[in-house]
Amino acid sequence: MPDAAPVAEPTPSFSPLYQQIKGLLVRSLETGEWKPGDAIPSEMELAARFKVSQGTVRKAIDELATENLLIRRQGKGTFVATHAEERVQYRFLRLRPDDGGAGSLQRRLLDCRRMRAPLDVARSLELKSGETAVQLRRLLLADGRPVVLDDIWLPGTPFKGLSIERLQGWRGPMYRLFETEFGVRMIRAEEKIRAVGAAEEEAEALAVPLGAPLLSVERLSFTYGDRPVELRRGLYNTSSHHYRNELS
Amino acid sequence: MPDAAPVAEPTPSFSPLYQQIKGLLVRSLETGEWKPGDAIPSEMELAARFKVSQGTVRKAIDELATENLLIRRQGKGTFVATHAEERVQYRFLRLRPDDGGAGSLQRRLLDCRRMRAPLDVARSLELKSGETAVQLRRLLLADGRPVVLDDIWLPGTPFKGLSIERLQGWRGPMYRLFETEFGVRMIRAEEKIRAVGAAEEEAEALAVPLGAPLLSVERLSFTYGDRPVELRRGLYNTSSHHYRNELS
DNA sequence: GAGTGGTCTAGACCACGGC
DNA sequence: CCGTGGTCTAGACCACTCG
Repeated sequence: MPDAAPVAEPTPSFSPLYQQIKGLLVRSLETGEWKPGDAIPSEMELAARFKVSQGTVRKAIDELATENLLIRRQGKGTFVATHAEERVQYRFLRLRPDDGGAGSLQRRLLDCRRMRAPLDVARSLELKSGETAVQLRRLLLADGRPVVLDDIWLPGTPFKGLSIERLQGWRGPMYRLFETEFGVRMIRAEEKIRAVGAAEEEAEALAVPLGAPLLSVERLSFTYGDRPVELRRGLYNTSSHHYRNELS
Repeated sequence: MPDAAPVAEPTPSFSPLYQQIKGLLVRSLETGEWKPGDAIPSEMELAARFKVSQGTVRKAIDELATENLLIRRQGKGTFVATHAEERVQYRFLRLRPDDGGAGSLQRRLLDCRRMRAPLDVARSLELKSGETAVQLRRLLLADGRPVVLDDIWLPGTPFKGLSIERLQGWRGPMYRLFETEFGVRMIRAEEKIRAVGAAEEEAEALAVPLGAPLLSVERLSFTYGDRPVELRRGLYNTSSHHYRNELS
């Protein structure tokens, strides 16, 4: 089985079969052969299709499952991961109430506009200068009190039909909307966190005093192929919530 | 092969062989049969010892490797993970300079004392009321400027001989000292992050104005068996650094 | 009972590191 | 050269889900 992947890696000069299979599977995910929520073919079928043993397919799927691209369900099959059925909504949101409660959040959309991407946004999203972007502004509230102020930037091209009406009519995670309506699936993200003092506008929106300490969370989200597709700048009021992280 | 592990789990009623092997390996790590930095026996040897196939041992080791308890090195063997040879020191510290530089940090130990554990500390470290704890206070500096103020709490019993002299004479990661001198190995940790305003003492130590926004990072670290063994309260000045996190 | 993923085995061969 | 971990295979059997 010669290298099926067209990419010419610089150093490795050797690619395990299961890595090549993994690449083929990712390609099928990218092209939408299997959509979020779908079951992919069984291990046996894939083994036959790729002319390898079931164990090799298994190892490829194993890695994609630990990367959260696929979900295994014993007795049922292997499924394309989705932001739909998340446990408590907001898969990437690490904010938790200080009392361990579930703490569901309400959303309030403040703004949605299209414009030429500012320079820093264009750089983060790898847009050419002059390309348009969509800016969303929204509030998350816990028990009616504002907790998160989000400033969300999306590349204009894939998110062509995004409008305030479309967003307001939507129930469920925003990332689920992106999947189903725009074919953009968020895979992973990087966050840069700092402490800042609330500026005037922010203080008003979050109902805190001017200069109150807030958590600034800048999130850059990526889709298949490590392409950045969302820049999100959040301000979190951490007086009764905290950002939770696990290290290992 | 009947269940070798004496534990009677509540629900599962079925434990894969490789999980039992994994348990035995962890036990050997706990008891110190293999110490941090050591090579453990080869897969073949372990397979013979446990009377299972090499593939079963392999799967057990695989999981321990992804949990960062073991480190595989092709051609050499499998080693017990250690905080010694960390890439840039500070394996658990997520703080990064805003310019991508390496940014090594200097340490300055401010205080080291033994006392009865305060109530909240005792609760976090699961100490009985009245038990003693060790408190460390230290500063981390980048380019001579203070960036992190840490307040570290350790249970008194395992850390009997810990003194300011012992700490000051130590080169290398603090967690490495804990491993070699006190037999306490940090496996994983949980952090709670918030934004706070600098109090008087803190502002002075970090050379920031009173009330300046700081990142408050409360870290609880665990050793084998999920036993908490360190509570660390850090204040980070994020004016030229940020806390970096990866989501997936 | 049929089909799925999950476990376990045994054996062959490959890539890497060090003697 | 040998020993280590890494890959790949083929086949058996187990556990879970669903009709």
